[in-house]
Amino acid sequence: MDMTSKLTAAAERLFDRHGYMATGMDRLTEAAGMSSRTLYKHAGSKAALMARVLTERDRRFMARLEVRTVDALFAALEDWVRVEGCRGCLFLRSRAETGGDTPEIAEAVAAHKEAFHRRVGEVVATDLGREDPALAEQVLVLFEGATHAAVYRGAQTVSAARAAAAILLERARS
Amino acid sequence: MDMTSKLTAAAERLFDRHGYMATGMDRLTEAAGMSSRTLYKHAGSKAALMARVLTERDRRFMARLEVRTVDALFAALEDWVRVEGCRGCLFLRSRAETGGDTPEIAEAVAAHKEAFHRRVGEVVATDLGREDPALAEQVLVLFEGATHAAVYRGAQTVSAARAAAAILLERARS
DNA sequence: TGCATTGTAAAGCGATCGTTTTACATTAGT
DNA sequence: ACTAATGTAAAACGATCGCTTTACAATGCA
Repeated sequence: MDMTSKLTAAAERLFDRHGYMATGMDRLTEAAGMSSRTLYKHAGSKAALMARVLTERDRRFMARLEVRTVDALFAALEDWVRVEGCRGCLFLRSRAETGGDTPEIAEAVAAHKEAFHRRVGEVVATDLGREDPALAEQVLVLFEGATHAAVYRGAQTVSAARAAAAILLERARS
Repeated sequence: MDMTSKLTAAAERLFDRHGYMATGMDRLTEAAGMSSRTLYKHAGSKAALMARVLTERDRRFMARLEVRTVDALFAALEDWVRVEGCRGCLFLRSRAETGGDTPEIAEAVAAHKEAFHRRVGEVVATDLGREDPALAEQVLVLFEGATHAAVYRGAQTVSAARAAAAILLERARS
């Protein structure tokens, strides 16, 4: 494993578990197992590192959402929270922590959320056989709600969202 | 307006807009219009100040949720985002920023989310005429989802959640 | 053999962090 | 008029922030 990947992985873990602002560069160097000089050669800056973490995470997350049905969308979320835990959406948290004032971070978040919104629309259209933006918005809300409610209610929120989405879809079909 | 209220109001505004960690005590003193000595006399510490902000916000928020129907629940959320804007849930954000490692903050968040969960259950029971924990969980997910999706999709997510909740409730009734 | 390349360890940069202190002004109640 | 309370302005506390620098070791390719 090359140093850049090791650094990105360590950074994602720390930023996700303790927050972006609360994670100092010294803890990053220790966790990544490299000197601060090497770290800055690969990271550029703290904000750039966070942006790379988000871009990487977007790739991993969106890869799991390559599905054809709404039900599979929530099944993918169930897998995700089983693997990654329930700490809410790192993208929204990063932007909130920086107040949207760090361009590299704000752009990575905006790109991810736009891709996510588009993907939900596609899956709904494929599953339903036609476009339905209003239903897609509801599915997106359920997805986001399951993600964030899971922080304090646990993974059961994903099952709840999954069941709710099935009802909404059934109704849209008839 | 006494100094404690002025301080709490200024703190809520800054913490909400720029984040807890990103807001320094100097910006707080400036915004609250008082010396740092007076600030610390009323705040105790930064974490205690955040905890008081959250307790205050819980009071204001929960007061709006004293309703009898699920539809009114989402109407209240519509009012809330119109007044307070769409920056996600300050409670979850505070806990995420501190990694849950600040007891005063973690406790304020847990108390709020427990009260919120209980309230949703009560409203669903009142509206439906019977307890329905599974439906209540779905309504909670829709509420939380509307709150967080609104950050990047705008207030329309609340209307979407409201419509979805109406469908789920109608189905539970028949 | 020689010379980039890539890494480490550690000191140090100026700035800012949350918090406390010192010294002094204003006001209200006995 | 005396006192206690409550405020201000500003300096200073040690710690930590993100980031850079200096000095040096190991490696791989010519």
